Amino acid sequence: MAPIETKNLEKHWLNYWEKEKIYSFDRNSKKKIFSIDTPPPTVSGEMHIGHAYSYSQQDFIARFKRMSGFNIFYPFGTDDNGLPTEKLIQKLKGVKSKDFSREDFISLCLKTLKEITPEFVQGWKDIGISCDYDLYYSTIDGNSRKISQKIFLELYKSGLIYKADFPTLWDTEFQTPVAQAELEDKEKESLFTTIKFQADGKILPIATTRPELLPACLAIFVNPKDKRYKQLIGKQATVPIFNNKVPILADTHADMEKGTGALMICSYGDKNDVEAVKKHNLPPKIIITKDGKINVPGYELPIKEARARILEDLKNRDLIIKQERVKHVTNVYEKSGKEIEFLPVEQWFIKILDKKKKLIEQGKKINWYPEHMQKRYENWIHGLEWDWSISRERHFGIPIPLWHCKACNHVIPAKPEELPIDPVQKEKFCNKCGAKAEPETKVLDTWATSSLTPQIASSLANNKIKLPYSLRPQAHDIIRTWAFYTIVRSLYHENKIPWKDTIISGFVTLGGEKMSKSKGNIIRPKAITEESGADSLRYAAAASKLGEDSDYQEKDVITGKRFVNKIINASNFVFMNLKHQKKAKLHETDRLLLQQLNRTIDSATSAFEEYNYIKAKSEAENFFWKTFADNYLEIVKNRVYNGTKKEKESAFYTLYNSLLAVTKLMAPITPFITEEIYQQHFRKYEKEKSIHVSSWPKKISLSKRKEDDKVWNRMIEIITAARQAKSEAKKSMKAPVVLTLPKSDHKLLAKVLDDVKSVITAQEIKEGNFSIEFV
RNA sequence: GGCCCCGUAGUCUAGUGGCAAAACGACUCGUUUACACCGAGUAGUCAGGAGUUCGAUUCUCUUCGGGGCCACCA
Repeated sequence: MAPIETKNLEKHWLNYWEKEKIYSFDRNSKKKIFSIDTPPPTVSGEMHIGHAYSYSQQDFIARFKRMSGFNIFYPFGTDDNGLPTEKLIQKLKGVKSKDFSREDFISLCLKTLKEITPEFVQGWKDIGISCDYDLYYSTIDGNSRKISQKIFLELYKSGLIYKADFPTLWDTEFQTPVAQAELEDKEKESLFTTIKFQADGKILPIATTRPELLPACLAIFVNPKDKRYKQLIGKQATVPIFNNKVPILADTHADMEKGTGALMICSYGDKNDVEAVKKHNLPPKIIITKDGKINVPGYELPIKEARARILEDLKNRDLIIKQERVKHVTNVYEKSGKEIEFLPVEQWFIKILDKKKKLIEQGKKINWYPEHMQKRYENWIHGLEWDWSISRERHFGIPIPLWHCKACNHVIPAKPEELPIDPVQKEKFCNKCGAKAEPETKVLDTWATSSLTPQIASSLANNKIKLPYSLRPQAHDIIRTWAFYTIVRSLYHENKIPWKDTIISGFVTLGGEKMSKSKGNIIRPKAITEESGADSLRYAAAASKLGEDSDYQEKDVITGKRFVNKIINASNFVFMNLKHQKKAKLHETDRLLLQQLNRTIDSATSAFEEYNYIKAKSEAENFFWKTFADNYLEIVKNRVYNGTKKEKESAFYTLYNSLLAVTKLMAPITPFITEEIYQQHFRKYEKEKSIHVSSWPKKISLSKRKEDDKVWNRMIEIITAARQAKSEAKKSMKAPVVLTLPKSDHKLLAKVLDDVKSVITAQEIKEGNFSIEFV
């Protein structure tokens, strides 16, 4: 038969599933619930191959659990709240958010999202992700806003959220505070300049990569053990150009090996400066503006230009001792790529630093797949140095729902019934002093909402889904954000872990490299599905391991395509001759085949239970391809064509049940072709309207004998030997032979010898030393 | 600097304290009553060293190589 056309077939079943609501969560069912905290992808133009793989992988599990009798709660959300969306809209519409009022920009965002989201989500449907798309949320929709604000207020009341005004991680491009989790390392080349300070009438050399911060210099640190500078401790140094005096302090933080051993403290060059200022109680001088400029007279320029000018001035005044190019690593904001600054701004935090131990304990209660991902979670917590910054100075996001009374310094939270609310849109008066209150203008960071996906999703089903969810699937790069934050919120709000299990997926790379638009090495899932079908794509995804980045292998897709073709052909053969048999007295070979099937069902099932879809797939496929197609079908052909009524009945029964089982075992991986086969051939005998809501295969009850495996294996061994002999003799597989078997084999194989004889086209089977001779 | 993962055929991956496996590729054949998007067969592999063990690809240590997370980053 010609290769099958997957495109229309897949489209057909997609429509059928949607129309018949095959994947609907049943609110009234008494079945056990398996709940999945689906990752909401960030809305962008098109689904990425990494998405295609990781969502396929979680879908294998969802489908397996559905067939295993669970009521699947598998919602679908999109994350379209916050900076990434703001950036996307700016790009799509060619506008700048800061040119809009908050209200206007939000409505532009919402309008644009409405246009682009359906097509974006279609990508998930097209590869057969079996979410209940009626359980849909967006992290910016009214319901999400309400929940996010409500929980914010609850936390605020319980004292776990606080507002503080201190130096924080600041991105000058987006002009907003950012969280520790949003930082990335970037190696860059800088000029490392040694500058002449004056102290005690002598030159005090100080090396820096940030000379533009000279006007913000507050102190000089030297190591108390450093003999070079010991006598300077307690004295003052003069800052070049600006000629102000700053104290020289002893601090072990000054590393004698680095630079000149003397270190200037400025407000603020990096995190150490922040700590130093706090520790020594130095009065900060803030010279960096929110948009990344220096505000010192004569140097009112963007940071880099100010640096150049100050270096020029230093050079002109002969204040530079030496300059060298150095490579060093700096923190940049992951979304802008710009270096992070530290600016004192008012912002909101969720307390986490004092809960590290508890958070680690929570992590231990969750089953991580693979296990070692838990270490990454712990590692992150160990390294935390800041509370979780949740406020952003942006337009598009969920507003922080409160007002400040400047007159009496009182905070007025929104009332629960007012939510969701934008405080900017509503006038409030202080309930203490009666003065007009100022609305809080900051918005919540997107993670502050997406960390509530369990609560948001549950609200779509009348809050029927309780923590912990059964499963959280996600990628490893967001352990420190999404996983971590969700665990934080679940602990604070419900004193629970958010999920029992979490499966962590890896990335898909190409030639060992991360795919990116800038490199132009993107593989589009759509291109694969159009060429080879969604089943093939999913099949390839089933070959890549949890937790590990794996290279995109076209051969896996091709193998998937081959499988699809093979199973449809095998089904065609089986049903070409088959008369349905409810029961049959089993021929010995058939009984043995079904034993092998039972074993496969066992191992595939337990592999799926452990989220090992790779093994489940290969067990099912091995049985199908090797045992069933290559051997059993060949063995049984003779009986199907020429057998007695009883022999045929046994064969039909076995063919039907083993093919049905294999089709079901593969249904989670390749849902389209298995549905096609089910509907085309099995549906008239089976009651369920889709294979995907049919029951997971159970072992067929059979009589067992001790020697079963031995008989089956010996049988295959003989068949293989015969094939080998024919191949080596360059003869046709149908070449007649005479088989000679020792007496022990005659005894062992007595009941299956007729099948052996026909499959190897033996004219007769003699007794004696093992041999295969050509006639 | 701390922690973690990985190293198996030409390629990409399974796997186990006791015969090293599949797929793709290569090579040699075959085939028309499921399938040339096919079938059969052949060749080819545990990074190096040490230890534990009757026995190590598997466990331990170590070297080398690849990757990741975190910290540092004057």
